Amino acid sequence: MYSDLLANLNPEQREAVTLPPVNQHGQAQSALILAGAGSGKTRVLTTRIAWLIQTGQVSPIGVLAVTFTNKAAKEMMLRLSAMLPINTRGMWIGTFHGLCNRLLRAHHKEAGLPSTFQILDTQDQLSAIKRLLKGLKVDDEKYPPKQLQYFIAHAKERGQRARELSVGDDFQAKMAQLYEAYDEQCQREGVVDFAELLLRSYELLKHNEAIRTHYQERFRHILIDEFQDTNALQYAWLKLLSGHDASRINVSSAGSSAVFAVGDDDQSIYAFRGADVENMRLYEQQYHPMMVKLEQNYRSHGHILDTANYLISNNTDRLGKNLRTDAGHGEPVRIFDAPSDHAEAAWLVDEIKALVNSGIKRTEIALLYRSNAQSRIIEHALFSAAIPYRVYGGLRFFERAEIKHALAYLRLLENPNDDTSFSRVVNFPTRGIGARSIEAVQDAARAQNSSLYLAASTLDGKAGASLGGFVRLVDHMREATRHNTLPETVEFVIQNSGLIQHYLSEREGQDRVENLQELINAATAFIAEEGYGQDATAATLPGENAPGIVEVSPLAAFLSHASLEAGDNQAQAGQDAVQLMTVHSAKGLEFTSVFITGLEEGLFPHENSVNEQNGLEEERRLMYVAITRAKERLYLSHTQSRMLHGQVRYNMPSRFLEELPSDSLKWLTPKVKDARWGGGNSYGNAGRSGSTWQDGYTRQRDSETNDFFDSGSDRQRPAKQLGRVGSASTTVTRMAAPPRGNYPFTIGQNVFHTKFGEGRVTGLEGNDADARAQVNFKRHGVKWLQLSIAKLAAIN
DNA sequence: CGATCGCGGATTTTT
DNA sequence: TCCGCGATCG
Repeated sequence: MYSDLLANLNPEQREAVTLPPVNQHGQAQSALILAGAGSGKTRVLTTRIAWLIQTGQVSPIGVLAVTFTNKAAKEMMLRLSAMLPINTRGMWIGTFHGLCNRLLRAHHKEAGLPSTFQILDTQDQLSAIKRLLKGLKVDDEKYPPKQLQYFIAHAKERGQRARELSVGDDFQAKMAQLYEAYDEQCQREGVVDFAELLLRSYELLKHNEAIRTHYQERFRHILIDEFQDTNALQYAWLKLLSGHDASRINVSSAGSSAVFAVGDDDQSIYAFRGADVENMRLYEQQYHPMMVKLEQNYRSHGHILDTANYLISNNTDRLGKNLRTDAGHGEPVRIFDAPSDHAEAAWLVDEIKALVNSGIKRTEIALLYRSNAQSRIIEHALFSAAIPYRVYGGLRFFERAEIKHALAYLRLLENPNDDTSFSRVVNFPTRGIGARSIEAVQDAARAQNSSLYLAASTLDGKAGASLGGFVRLVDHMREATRHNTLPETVEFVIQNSGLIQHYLSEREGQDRVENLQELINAATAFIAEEGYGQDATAATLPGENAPGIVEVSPLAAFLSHASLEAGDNQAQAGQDAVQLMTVHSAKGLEFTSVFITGLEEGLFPHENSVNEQNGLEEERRLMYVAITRAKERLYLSHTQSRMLHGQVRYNMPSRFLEELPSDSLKWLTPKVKDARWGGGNSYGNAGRSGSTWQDGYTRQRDSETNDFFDSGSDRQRPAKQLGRVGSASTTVTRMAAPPRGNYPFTIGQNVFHTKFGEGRVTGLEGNDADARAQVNFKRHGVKWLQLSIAKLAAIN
């Protein structure tokens, strides 16, 4: 029977999957699974659900499974339907935001939202904020929109409304006031931002006992993936739903649910967006979960795993875990010290060629970096060497301007009060509605406290005429598509809004036209996948039609989908191309060969992190994540000089290199520590004077190089910058480094300053009169000093 | 209304 | 360095 579900699990996985969800007193028993990298975490989570269902401990509708990304949710559903003959579509498996959206759609009245509420993504939110500040005549120099956006998002993620904030000073008071005004604006427009989805459903559950009880009784099993990435609000939401909220008396009218949390504190790398590993400890204290550690790693060879374990052991404050593997030591971890960023890139190219020649597929090779800026030079080198590559993290489908324009029209069909959408397309394509007219509507809307759309139809005069035309256009499109299918509606709108025509007449509009066509396909696919259409109930599980669950129109569902799932950000999948991405985006992925580049102080660990609370430990975890992506081969590289923000910087090798087990390492270049300028190799020396990239290169048109690039990406394409003819063996390396000796000091040297005392030089940059040294003072910390001014003396 | 110029900002990212 | 945004000009 169910034993075949467990057949392929190792003992610890099996233990996790079959933990009793009820204790001997008949109460719900929660669990915490510490799942190391590559330990089969998703498998355990999915099998747990299947096991619970198959053993009759819960029916599919009694399960709530939460993930952070749509990708993870999809994967879970896919695997689950492979394990059990059930339709997962009606199950509550999804992202926090997706599930909250579902909740709010079903109970929009109780949540105080119109049934047609729209979701603001980050871009939309920023433009809503800018519009708000303009309307209130607030100085956006003093109160930068971006900062306000951050302020609002973080307050919401802590579960705080504007009124609940304690404001320390005038600035904060004003920000709180703007936060409140922003919420009022959103409410009037019938829109919610991402954090609001969570906060609103949290408040809904908190204040509406009937609804809370209903869901508490329904979801007796709650499973959470990537628990280390939860923020305070998500944790509070979980406590409410699982009936563990201590602030509520009589919690247990519904009893509590069994929570099954899976996470890895060593892979917590999202503190900057509000994630709080502390939640794991809180959960331990508050839920008294049974704990299982998954430490058997199925991904990496021994040296790689040893390297990861050794590095992460430098972190204090861990729940404690040590990965092991059955797969022998394998290859040592190779370290390369390059004289310059160009040389590093040239070396990457050579190693990649060798790997490919040895039979490794390009898709199995990943080039990782700490920050996106580093990709440029690598892309350049790959391009020059004609090595196909793919960069992760560009614009996603639903974020493209033309798609957002089309969606804005569609949103206005659904919800005319959505001023963000109104503003976006009222004059796009241009239809003679200028700044004056816009101002007039905004004034009118403010005066009558109405939406721009409503105000537009009340205006008269010249502005009234043109705006009236726009309103009529939208009304017309709404009427005309009333009985259309979703794809028909989308097609009608992109045609009749004038978007297609506009882009057809634009010089480089062809891609955009294609994307708009693609939007129709996306709508068709959406209908098919979501099971809308001839038999909408097919997707519904027995018992799913609980009171309060309402059907939403396909258009509404599609618009939510577009906001909540921005689409793939890795174009051209399937191409055999080398994978380029940040370490963050590599989380959860694995590759045969991994290169971690730019392992320099200031870059990785990033200089900003040093001043952050626990910043270094988070950087170290980031490095841990990077290392554990590799299955068989791992390469680490760093460079002595690097162009950053238009200036050459000289960085010390990353401290993380000193935190690795030497037995597992192999230095491809002599290990250099303080003798920074010595290590010469064939990848370019200071003396090598190359021509600059601009010289002697031909530019190629995109159409000729499509093989290598994501044709759908807005990311700057190397082909547009520089192409080149010639073989890689003649790769030109431009040494941006000035001749050594330009500085009176060297990196690593001890110095004395009359005011700051003793310190050590950790960086040098700039030239001549502009030359600066970064010094780490024993008593005063890290400072940059202008060498022409600072009184620095060398000491031993 | 569109193009062009100049400024500021430049970890990491999902929803 | 270099990209994106906003203001300003023609």
